[in-house]
Amino acid sequence: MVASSAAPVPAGATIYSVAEAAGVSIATVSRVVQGSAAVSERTRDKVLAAIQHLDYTPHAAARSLAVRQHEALGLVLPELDGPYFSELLMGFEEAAAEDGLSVLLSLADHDRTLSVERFTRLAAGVDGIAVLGGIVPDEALRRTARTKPLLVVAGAQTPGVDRLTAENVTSSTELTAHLLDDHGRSRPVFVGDPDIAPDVRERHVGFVRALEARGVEAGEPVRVGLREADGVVAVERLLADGLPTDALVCANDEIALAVTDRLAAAGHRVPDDLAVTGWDDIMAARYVRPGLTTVQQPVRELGALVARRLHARVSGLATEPSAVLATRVVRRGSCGCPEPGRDAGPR
Amino acid sequence: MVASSAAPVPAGATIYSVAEAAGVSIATVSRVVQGSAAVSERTRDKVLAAIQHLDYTPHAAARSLAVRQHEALGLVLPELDGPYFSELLMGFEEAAAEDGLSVLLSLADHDRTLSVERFTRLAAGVDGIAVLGGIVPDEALRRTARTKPLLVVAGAQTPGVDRLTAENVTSSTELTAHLLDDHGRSRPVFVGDPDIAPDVRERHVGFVRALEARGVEAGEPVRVGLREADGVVAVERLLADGLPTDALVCANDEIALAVTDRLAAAGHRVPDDLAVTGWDDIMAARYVRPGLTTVQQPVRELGALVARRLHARVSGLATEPSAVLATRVVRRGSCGCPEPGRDAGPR
DNA sequence: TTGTAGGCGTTATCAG
DNA sequence: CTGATAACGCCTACAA
Repeated sequence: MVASSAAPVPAGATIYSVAEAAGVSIATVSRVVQGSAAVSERTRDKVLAAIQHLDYTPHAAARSLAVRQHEALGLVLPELDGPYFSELLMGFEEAAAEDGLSVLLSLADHDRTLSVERFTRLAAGVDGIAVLGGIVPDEALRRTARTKPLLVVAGAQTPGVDRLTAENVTSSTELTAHLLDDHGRSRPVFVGDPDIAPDVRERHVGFVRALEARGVEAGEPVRVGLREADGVVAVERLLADGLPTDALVCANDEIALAVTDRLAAAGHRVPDDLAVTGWDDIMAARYVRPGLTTVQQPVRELGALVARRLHARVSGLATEPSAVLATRVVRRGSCGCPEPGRDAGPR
Repeated sequence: MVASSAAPVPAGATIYSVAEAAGVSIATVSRVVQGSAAVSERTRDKVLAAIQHLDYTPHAAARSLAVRQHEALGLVLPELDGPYFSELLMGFEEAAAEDGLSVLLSLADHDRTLSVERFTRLAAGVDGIAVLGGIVPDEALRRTARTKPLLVVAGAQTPGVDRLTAENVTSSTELTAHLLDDHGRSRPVFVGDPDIAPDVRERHVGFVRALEARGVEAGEPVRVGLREADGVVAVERLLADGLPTDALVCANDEIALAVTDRLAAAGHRVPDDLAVTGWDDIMAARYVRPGLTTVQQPVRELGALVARRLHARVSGLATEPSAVLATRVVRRGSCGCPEPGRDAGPR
């Protein structure tokens, strides 16, 4: 076999070839394609036939150039590990599609970084762009924000840059308070690096706030990344310190899950010996025993909102410079709350 | 507050404004931007300064039009639920970025369908396009495959359309045989709808093949979708039938997980009463107890390979019309194999 | 209702 | 080494 593929791509029909085939001017072809001005039924049919026959599709770039619009939105995300970013992307893509806009996606490297060059290139091909917080330098953000609609998602408040995010501080305080007040924990430790991402920072702030309000001293957070492996690392470190805690507030579910597992391997039970909480409410959080207490965010809605706001701005409409979506603490077994049996089931 | 955002976007510098500011012709500006022909150091500096000052970035569409290349690849995927598609996307995006190509993404609806219009629009703005199997009608695929590089991923073999996929049939046979031969199961049932997606169909084929080779009759599969909720539905149906089975081979991990949970709720233990297997090896598969026996695919590599092949084709190189990547059966507790303790840990 | 022609921002050829 | 000047494919007044 191996009829290796490399078909001498047929040159692709243009508005000219269609016009010629239909015996009309390119203006007329354009009209029927756009459905803009009135065209006599007869000519319309001729044109349509030609289009069909030649399998004509307007060249996107040429159109963009002419209408002075890319008709596309850009989105910059970190690696798509958890379901969080996927959800965000889905919400974004769906909303964009509804508005007839394409989505140009750029993913950051492992170190949650996108080069300014790549960012600039991306921005050069879209009408508006959304960037997850902490991936692109503020400087670059501000610069392109001056030339086209730009939104930071789940990022830090930055002067001159609009922002959309889910609530973090308050929910984190609530979660921590729950551990302290309802489950009698007294030495909670935050697992995650506040400097790694704006939202982690906010979660840490909320955590500290809850402790301070109760006169409890907040120790240093265990500074680790956001992936499973980091959860293991965190536990090793904690173990080395003699595990000086009775509750672990983790920056996300991946870490929390790995932490729980590693803890179990070391003979420590959750929630009896230690309470553990996560963030994001990923699928595994519901299937694991005990269920993982975590915080659920309206991620998909956030993504959709971002796209719609961008679209509005592109259309010249004014929008609020920022918005914060509400989240919800989901109490399951890992914090010490009673499990509602095995009916975790799908949401 | 509420300094509502709607900055009167500055017109954006063009090659003309830069040329004027630098006191040179646009040709020269283009040269320094492209780094193509030789330019005297002095003029280069002048131009660079102007570019810097005006914050100039070439207009992507204009460039595309001129170079007759979109410098972008398109990707069509279903909804991004599990980690499978995210991984695929990451591999694809990373490889594309390495080749300096943008990624245009289109996601199908809930019913795993993308309108031909949207598909065509997407295709109109890229140099090459990859489509997950079963989302776009073959007819449409063949049509655009005639005009530009097109690859079907994890789809069915279709004449005239190149294809890249992970192996399904053989792994499924191996998995099923394992249940039969090593764990003495005798009435396995397939959970999933072979008609829903090409790869599900192949997994079913492999399943049936294993049974037939042993003279066991393969009953009707439990035809359900690929999401968690579908797993629950499947169990309800099975229960209604008196649960006439001792092993459930599920089309993917989401289903398998939900199935296990629902089974437990009904008082049936896995793997003692029933063995359960999945497909994909998602994260939750490792954290659940018993661990989920499943099949791991080199998804990320698949995504990368797709992008690279597309790039090759765009560059006029010939490539094999198809390729099948190897997969691996991962035996954990849910099939009856002994669990290796609690060291599931990150991969 | 239909055609002509100018413009969108770059690239690239061809003279100087 | 640099500058005119055609494309590139499409849209859209403006005319007819």
